[in-house]
Amino acid sequence: MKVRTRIAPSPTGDPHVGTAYVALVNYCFAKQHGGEFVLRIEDTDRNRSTAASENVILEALHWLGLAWDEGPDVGGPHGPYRQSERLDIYDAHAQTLLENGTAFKCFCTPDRLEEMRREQRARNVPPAYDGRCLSLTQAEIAANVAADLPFVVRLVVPREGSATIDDLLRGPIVFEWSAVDMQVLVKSDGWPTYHLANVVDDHLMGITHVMRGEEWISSAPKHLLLYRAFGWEMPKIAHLPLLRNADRSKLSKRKNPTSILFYKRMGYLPEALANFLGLFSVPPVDGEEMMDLPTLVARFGLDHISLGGPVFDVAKLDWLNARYLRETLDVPQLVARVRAWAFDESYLTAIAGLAQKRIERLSDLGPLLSFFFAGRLDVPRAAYEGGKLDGDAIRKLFVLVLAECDAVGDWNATEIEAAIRRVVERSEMKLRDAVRPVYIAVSGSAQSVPLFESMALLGRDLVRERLRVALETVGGATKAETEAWRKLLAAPEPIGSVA
RNA sequence: GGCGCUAUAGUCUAUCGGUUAGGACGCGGCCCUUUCAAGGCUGAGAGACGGGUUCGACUCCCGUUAGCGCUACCA
Repeated sequence: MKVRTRIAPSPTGDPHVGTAYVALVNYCFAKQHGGEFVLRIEDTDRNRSTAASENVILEALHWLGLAWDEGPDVGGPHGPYRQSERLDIYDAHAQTLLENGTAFKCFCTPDRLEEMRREQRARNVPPAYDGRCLSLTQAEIAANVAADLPFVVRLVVPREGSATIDDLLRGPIVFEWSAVDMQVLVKSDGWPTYHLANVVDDHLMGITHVMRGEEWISSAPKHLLLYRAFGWEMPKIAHLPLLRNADRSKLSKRKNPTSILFYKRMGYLPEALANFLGLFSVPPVDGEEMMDLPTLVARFGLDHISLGGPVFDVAKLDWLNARYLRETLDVPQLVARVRAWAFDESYLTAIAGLAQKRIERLSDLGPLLSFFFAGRLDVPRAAYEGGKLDGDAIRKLFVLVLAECDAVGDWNATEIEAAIRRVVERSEMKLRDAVRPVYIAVSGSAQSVPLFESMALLGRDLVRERLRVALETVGGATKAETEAWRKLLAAPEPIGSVA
């Protein structure tokens, strides 16, 4: 049987380096076995999924040099490759489960579920669905449906016995069924949850090997149950370790830039990033750690994956990237890379436009615009002094602007300005006072070209990183402060300002 | 709290019962050099802890500890 693997990103945000890592593993495994690699979009979360995110994720993975044999952008015989376009398929499959008694309709309200969990927590038992609707009679179910009561479809989980997952990397993992929750498979709006869609698609798309993040281990028994319920063979499965921050927590954008786009914007070469990620699953031969994609594919081995979550060590990435820069490119090639990075016509046009009225000589351009060609800025703490805001106000400002940066939908000057104005209103600052520290954090100077346009051009990731560094520079924020300040943004609109 | 996963230097790793525990990043020193890099040489630095199994454990088993993950009508 031909090996088929997949990467199944959820288009709910920036393309994560963890996704790139998992994608690379799946790609290498498939290619090494002469198999096929599929990309599927898991957009069953209607609230968070966006087309913009999907585009950016595909683009980022392509930029890294990964190519898939089937996917939403390239088509293929098992499409559609976007779960939102396969709703009828999940519907039919949910129906099958309902009919063969491996799933049931649950009419419990969110309120009741919450109360149930609270009570379970109080009794110190693991929160899980108590199975109330499992004992509904056919008549009761029919009556509820006739009364148009909203319902979800849940998986029937055995009360006794245990499940064994054979993990390719970890060996058998045993779970007591009693500890497995009766997972929702179909939400009340009729959309499937990840669990249903994932299993149905992996089967229908002929996936032979599922290699996914470690965070899915505890869902595996539910998936096993689903394969059984459908009478399908379960693919071979492997859970990859999670990439970590320097403090060993799961890699998160609070502590590290996690977006592939950030690394692109910082000027890392895609082949260096791919190589770096590959080092977690491909052993160097004779100490040589520089390997291109075909080499990674050739030398890849599941048994080479260390299970301790590897820290994403930027210093090593820097070293590798430097080697690619100096060892794989001649000067004309370097120039071409630089052009593609930030010296293309449109970028230059945009920043020249911002600078034009502010220069007396062309030579003023360098100091004025250098921040457009930099990564982190290395602004000293003293630079933030001298404005109207005190240290605490500046920390609060940075926390809130950072939060709003994530909330901005379309990253353009208008939206960014609106976001910052929102912060200013909520924290009762003056825009003029608040904008100064942001200027310094983003451009390195309190006098510069227009801020919102600059932020738009620099891109969300770089801006976020500069703000993050700035926040650390001025003293950082505790978790409690962050939470308290963020509540300002979550609070309802002040009376009178409701649109 | 419950369940699960993991555990070699600061970091990434090699070792798959017998090695002076090897390499790389980072860090220190020296050389080269108009500076800085790059490059060469070199130094410090590791098997979490406690029990077993074995002639012999970093390696196998158990426990402890620690870290991480999951514990949603999110993925």
